[in-house]
Amino acid sequence: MFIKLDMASDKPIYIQLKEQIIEGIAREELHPGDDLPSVRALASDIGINLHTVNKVYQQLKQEDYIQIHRSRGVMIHPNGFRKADETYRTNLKEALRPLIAEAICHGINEKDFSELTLDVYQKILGKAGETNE
Amino acid sequence: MFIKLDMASDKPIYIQLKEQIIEGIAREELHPGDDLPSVRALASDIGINLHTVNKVYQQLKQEDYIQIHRSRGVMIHPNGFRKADETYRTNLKEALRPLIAEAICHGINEKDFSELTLDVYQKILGKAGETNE
Amino acid sequence: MFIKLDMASDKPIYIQLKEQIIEGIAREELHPGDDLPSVRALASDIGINLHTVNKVYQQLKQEDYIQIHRSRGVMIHPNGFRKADETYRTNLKEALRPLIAEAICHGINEKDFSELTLDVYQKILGKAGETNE
Amino acid sequence: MFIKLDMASDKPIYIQLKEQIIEGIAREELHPGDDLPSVRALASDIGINLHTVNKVYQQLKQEDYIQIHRSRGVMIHPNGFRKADETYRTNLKEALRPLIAEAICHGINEKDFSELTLDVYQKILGKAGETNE
DNA sequence: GTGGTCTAGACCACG
DNA sequence: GTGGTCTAGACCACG
Repeated sequence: MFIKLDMASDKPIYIQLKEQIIEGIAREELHPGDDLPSVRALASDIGINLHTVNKVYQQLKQEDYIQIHRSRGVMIHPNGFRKADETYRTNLKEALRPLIAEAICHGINEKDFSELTLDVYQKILGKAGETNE
Repeated sequence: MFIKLDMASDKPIYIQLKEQIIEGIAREELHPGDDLPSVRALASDIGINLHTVNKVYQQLKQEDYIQIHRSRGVMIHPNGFRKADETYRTNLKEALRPLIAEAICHGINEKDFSELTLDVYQKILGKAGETNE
Repeated sequence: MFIKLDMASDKPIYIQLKEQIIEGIAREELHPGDDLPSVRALASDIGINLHTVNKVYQQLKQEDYIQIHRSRGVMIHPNGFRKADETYRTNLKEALRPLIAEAICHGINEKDFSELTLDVYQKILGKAGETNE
Repeated sequence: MFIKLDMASDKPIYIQLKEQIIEGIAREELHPGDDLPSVRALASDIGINLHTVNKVYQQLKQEDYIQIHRSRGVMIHPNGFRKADETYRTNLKEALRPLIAEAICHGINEKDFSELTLDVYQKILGKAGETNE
């Protein structure tokens, strides 16, 4: 799994890192039970500060993506992930809302939008390393 | 059209305001050619800083949602809006990507996701003021 | 409201600070809607690092004790606090469990223990500044 | 008596182990004079580090829960346990204080709290192995 | 002025 | 060796 950070992006580094780990899980490059590098190792690997990595790990732990074991390091949560509940769906819809409002203004209807989301599903789930831009 | 800002949100106020104006356009409460309140009037109306409103208007102008005339004030762009081009679609897909990766981890497949987006389309386009929570 | 930290304690500073703010709320020295000092002001006041205060504020925000307003600072959550639900009670019981097991070994029965908790309720809720050790 | 450790918990393993032994004594699964496994045997049994078990035993000895004989091994202190003195009660109240402050904020009054503690007493003292989840 | 992000470096508890 | 805590200091976005 390769982490690519854009240091010039408006998007904070820790958000980029967090998103890439979650996408790594989604595309099944990271499996439940897999070890993740230690805070220090990952920080040194990708050339950022250990506290930035730690922040990401803390948030991923909070959201049940990973477990942090005292002195044994970090692993992808072995039990898989919480299935989406109604709260999750509501939050997701709120996150989609501004994207969809904007899309409507630019002439993208439901069908167009669904096709776009299909493209993204393909890109994420397609055979890793090929569709992986 | 009512602006509701959550001052305690992590989302910056100027983003909230911008999104609500764009949603107002999407749901056709604001039509091409309609006047918008002046920077001062809107800032005073909703009790926020002049600079915040100004920032929003400048960005909306930049993205061709509105026109700003020195003396005649602000109006929704009379010619309608730029249709989505390939760049637009690519950016939208990049914005959807982390949402979809997360959704996949929570067991939401393409079909589920499309249904969620349909819900949002309904909520935005449905009879305004009624389905509008 | 006075913050007293024991720098020599095993208990981390941020935990001590967090507990004292929560106790300040419990004893109604801090009311819903009250302003709290800014991260920097409080840090400087009590002579600790701003990041330590920030960590406390982030956790208190997470647990709905406070709201953090961008550039307007921090306030006690204006809507009061989440009532205890079943999850809360279960967690509280798990926290009490080792204390009670130990108490049993030292000959403290249910009645004794209830009296102890009453004392603590008194100490916290009693007229502030008097029972306030 | 079964030891269940949660390696992913924030609570250090040695604390978990210590608490469970004390609870074992409280629920009278372990009686004064009973043998405990050797450091090596217990560590190997539950798959943790020797030093961790050793640390627990040293602390339990310090607090008069157990006796450690060089050759005859480890046993629950044959004379029963120190009755709670005033110092003990004061420490216990200090430990309860943050739990109670938090409970107050969540609308749990003295009576509610006492009921919760009764539940915990029941769970610990109730017929062992049955109410023991 | 305020919180948010990021870095650098240190010491400690845990195992 | 690992994460947890704490400090010091910097720059930036927001309003």
